[in-house]
Amino acid sequence: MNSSPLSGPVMSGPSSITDVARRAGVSIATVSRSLRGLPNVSPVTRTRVLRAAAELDYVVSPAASRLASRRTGTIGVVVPFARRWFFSQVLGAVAAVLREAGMDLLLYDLADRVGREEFFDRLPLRRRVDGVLVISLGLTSAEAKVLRELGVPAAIVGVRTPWLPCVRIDDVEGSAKAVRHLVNLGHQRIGMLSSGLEDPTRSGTPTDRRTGYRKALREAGLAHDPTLEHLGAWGPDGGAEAMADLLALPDPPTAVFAESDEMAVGAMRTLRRAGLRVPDDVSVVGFDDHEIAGLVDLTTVRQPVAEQGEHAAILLLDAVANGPSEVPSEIVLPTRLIVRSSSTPPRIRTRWPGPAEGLPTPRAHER
Amino acid sequence: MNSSPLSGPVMSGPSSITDVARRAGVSIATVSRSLRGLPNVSPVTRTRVLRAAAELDYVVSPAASRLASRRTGTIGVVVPFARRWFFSQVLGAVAAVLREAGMDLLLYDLADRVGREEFFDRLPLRRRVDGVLVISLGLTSAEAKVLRELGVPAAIVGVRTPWLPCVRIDDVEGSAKAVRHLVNLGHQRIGMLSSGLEDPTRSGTPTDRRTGYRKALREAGLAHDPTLEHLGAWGPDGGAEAMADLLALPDPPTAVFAESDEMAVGAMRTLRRAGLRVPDDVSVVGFDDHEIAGLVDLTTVRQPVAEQGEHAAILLLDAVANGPSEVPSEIVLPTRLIVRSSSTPPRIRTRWPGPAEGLPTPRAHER
DNA sequence: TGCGGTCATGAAAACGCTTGCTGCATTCCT
DNA sequence: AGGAATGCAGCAAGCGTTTTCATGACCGCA
Repeated sequence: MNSSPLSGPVMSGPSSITDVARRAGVSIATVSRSLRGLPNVSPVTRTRVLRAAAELDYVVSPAASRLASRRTGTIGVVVPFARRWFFSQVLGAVAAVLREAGMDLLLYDLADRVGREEFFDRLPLRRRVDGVLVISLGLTSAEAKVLRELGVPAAIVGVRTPWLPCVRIDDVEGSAKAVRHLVNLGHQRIGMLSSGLEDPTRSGTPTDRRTGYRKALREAGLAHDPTLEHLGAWGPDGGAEAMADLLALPDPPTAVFAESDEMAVGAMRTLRRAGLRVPDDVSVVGFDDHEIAGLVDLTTVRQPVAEQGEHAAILLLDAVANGPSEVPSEIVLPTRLIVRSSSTPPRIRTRWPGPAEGLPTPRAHER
Repeated sequence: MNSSPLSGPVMSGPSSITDVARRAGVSIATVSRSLRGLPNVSPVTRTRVLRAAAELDYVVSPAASRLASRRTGTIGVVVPFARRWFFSQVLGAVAAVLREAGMDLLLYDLADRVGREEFFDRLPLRRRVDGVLVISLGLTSAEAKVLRELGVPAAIVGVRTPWLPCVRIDDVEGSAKAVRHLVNLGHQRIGMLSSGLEDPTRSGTPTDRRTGYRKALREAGLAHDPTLEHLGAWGPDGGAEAMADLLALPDPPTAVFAESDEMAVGAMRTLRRAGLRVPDDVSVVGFDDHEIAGLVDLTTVRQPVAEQGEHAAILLLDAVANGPSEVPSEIVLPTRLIVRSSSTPPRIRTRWPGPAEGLPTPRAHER
């Protein structure tokens, strides 16, 4: 139906502001003002316009509107890896705030090194957003500079960055909380599973969390034994490997603090496969309160994830609306220790069980 | 610097196509054609234009381009809940394909009932996308109709929907695989943890997976005992509750199949707290191969998650480029049983351990 | 040499809004 | 009552592209 151009002017695509103007008997300028709630329109005119628009099922053309107004009504959200738990949580929260504000959300998932390079190289955001929200991406200063040159307000979640308003947590203090908890339980040998700098997407965080670990040990008057600090790749597998390393020590720790819940869970798997029990043989504490933590009863440090996204989005929207504030704001949200059943006082150890079958060969041996 | 309007015409905002045209000594029409790789431009002219554009650091104005071309270069992606694992995985995959294709990704996270209603009510996608990708959203026919009226191609991941090209898995067959696995291990009493229809975002799936469960039982010549089929809310807590119900039966199952890994993990928690061991006392099999499955050594049915997103995106891009195909395509991707250590042959049961402390009160008692 | 054809280019008309400016009526003061 | 505000609308100039159509230049061929 209506496939022939001969069928007349009936189906002529979506109606434009001109149609509304004609129908309401006013100029298009007045329609524009009415629709956007600007002043200087009499109530009666406005209602007439609104009705006409509704009757025609009119929707403004974003393209035309943007071209004319030089505003995009869009926020670019840059995530290092949309598939990971943390980022998807933040993204969800950001999406909610932006929707509320009537802003479009243009998503950029860097995902891999090439994506990242291409992003900062070509700056695909240019001319298409009013603001940029960066989620937990450790930016090199060059990258930060490029971002600034975009010429629109920006904000960042999770990592302190020069020039950028930032919403984050205190990783040092959070880690210290976790370690203090273990100390208070009576542990003396506390290991740490940490993810070096291998993950460029969280830079800063690993270091901070390690710092918190050392700080808490120091405060407790415990010696910092470097052999108890083990690096692994990011994620469960890294945690599993690092844990295996620790187990291979002559005098393994009675408790470990993992940089992230993911690593903690990996560590728990190693322990399980080694025939060791959590927390009876080894206490484990994680960080983040990833959804998985509750499922495996992991003691952890909760950080407000969605809230960070919300705050950042609000911050950014404000900057977009009112211009960036002179001094970039910084919001630090609180963390909280969540005690579950993966941590308990150390057992008086009578005999350390020998390596059980299934225990991964410690990497140390491979070198 | 350059803050005064008196400082001359130097910093005059981003350069426009006119600037490029002037610099290259051609008309803007030629610039447009050159930049977009259209034919009918001599190689020498094209390079000249390209160089001028590069020198001026020129980027086309999407707004102007869209207005003139009546194309948006944008795909709207609708997810019911960006924060959940499955959706974030698909989203990541879709993002990658769209980026590759140079399409913008406009994200709509429905997240809650109000978001959903508002979405289908106001259709915020109107006039701003060239295509819509719906991720695992069970659409009412009214909603599907609304979508069609958007007038742009659409595709959907995960749930068969009239009129929409669809990429999905065979849930019935997948579930049957899981149950057959348990049957082959020798289990006779196999429970199922299922999430009724409480989650409007996955409609279809729960039913299909239950169907597969029954089908496999029937094929194996096992009686279908309705008391072994228990409903719970979506997610780990639902699984935990449903599992508690099953444990309260006079003759509990020796194995359970959970509709999703999330429910399976919840069930495992219930078992653990009840002092029962997986798989020694009860075998558990999940569905999805959620990242958590590997971490808790859960046997499950893997579905290709990212691949579904990729295929759907490609499908959609094709429809956008070449017009929708007459008969909406349907791609069904294969599932695969992943055997881990949560399933094992049933033990010759000498004595069923009584309810241990920590076992949640079965809901049946509460009613 | 002349003629239909192909090719590269330019002129100009959209595309559908926003917004500064202008022009009237009204209303408000003194 | 006269002039100054004030409120409401319309005019028209953009906003920066894409795309149709027209115009020559050039080519091969008879």
